[in-house]
Amino acid sequence: MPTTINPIKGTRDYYPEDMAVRTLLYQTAREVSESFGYQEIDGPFLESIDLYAAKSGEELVKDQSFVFEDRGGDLITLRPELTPSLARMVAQRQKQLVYPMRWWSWGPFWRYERPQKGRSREFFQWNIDLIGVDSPEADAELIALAASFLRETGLTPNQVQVLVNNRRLMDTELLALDIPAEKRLQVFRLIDRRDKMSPVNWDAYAVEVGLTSRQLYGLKSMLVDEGLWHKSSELERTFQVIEALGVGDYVRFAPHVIRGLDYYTGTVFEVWDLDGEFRSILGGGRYDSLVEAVGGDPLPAVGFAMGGSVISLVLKKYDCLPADEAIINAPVLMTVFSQELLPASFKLATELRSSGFNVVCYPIAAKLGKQFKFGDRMGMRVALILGPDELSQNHVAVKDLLSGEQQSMPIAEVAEFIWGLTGNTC
RNA sequence: GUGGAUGUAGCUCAAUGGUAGAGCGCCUGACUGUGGAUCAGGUGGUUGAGGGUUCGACCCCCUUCAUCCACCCCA
Repeated sequence: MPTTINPIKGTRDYYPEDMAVRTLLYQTAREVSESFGYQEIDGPFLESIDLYAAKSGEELVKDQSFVFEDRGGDLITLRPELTPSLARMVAQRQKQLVYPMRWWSWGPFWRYERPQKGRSREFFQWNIDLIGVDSPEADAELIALAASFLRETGLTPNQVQVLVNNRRLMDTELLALDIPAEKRLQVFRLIDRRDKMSPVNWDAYAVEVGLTSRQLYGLKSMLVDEGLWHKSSELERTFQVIEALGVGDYVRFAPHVIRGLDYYTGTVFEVWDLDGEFRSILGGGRYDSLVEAVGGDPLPAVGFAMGGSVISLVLKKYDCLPADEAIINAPVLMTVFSQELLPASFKLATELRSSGFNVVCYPIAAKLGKQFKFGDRMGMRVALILGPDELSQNHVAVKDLLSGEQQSMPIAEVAEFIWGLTGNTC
């Protein structure tokens, strides 16, 4: 094999079967987003590094971005996330946009990290945000969007769940344990790591953070209290609306979900595979200060992001992806009987395309067996044969590649016949 | 950035330091107007790359590259 240039670390090639998955995710995200009236947007893939400076001290920019100098000497980065671009788009037209505003986006992002399961350096992400309204019902809408997406892909409530918590509720509860406000973010971080550490190490970490044994005990009881959300009127309203939106079976309260990012201000949520085999599928929450932080007027917002990698793994695990055989989008194979009859085959293929079929023409007059094998391996549904016998009667032979049954019929009837076959399977 | 594994045929994997193999796939034929099944035959490799030790290296040592996993962080 001649020397090949490997793909850049952390990137991947999308072969047809991979592309089919990516397209499926995009189309599902689109359907779900649009069903709630969200509009599609996008920002540039290249941004100035300054755009991300507003979120000061961000590891995301410092260590995890692809940064390079352009020919004019400016520092350019491949966007590591959408939110700053989105915040800028809002700030630029803040006075003329219509609120509440519902935007969604799907596109590539880049982060310079060590690749591993469910994480690469180039990845696709669904972003969706409801901007300009601060209500528990808005939070519920985003949670319902996430749940609707899961349902749309075929995942069940036994396989995946949206886990919901609220940072203001946690603030109140921490204060009740006499945990001072300045320790809040540290304790949030402690909570975030609950499932990632052994109980012993976690206890040690808690002591390190400065919790007393009484506080630690209180925190532990808090984290297993599934009824804690009744203390939050916000969450009570949110959960009530989630029921009304018909996705209650996909959603539950989870006091240990807190999110790593500091900018969340209220309700937060994540989607998890219930086996815990993968990292989180999706994450989001309310962030009421972010637009202001990038130079706009204060504007409340709630949203989430879902990367394409983990959800693909989850869908594969639960057999929610189309079979390889179903990937070909041309169900009809037009075979070529002989060099002399090739034009007749191509002509019939053209007529069928005009009728709305996707038709593959075999490009040479190979042995019919070889042509059928090709159609079979490509997952095609029917093969058409135009030989001397058929042509003499103005017929065409139609072979069902699944059953193997074949029949000859007038050319004028073939379109309707194929509709009958493919219509049932698509 | 830290730590741990793994690189052998197109794919999944074998092979005490002593002639690199199997299954699947692929090609051809049995089948001159017909795929999947079966059978027969065939194609298959600079053992990731480079160096070292050895009479002899897929195997041991060093370097390097790649991939995977965990940490970190997050989608």
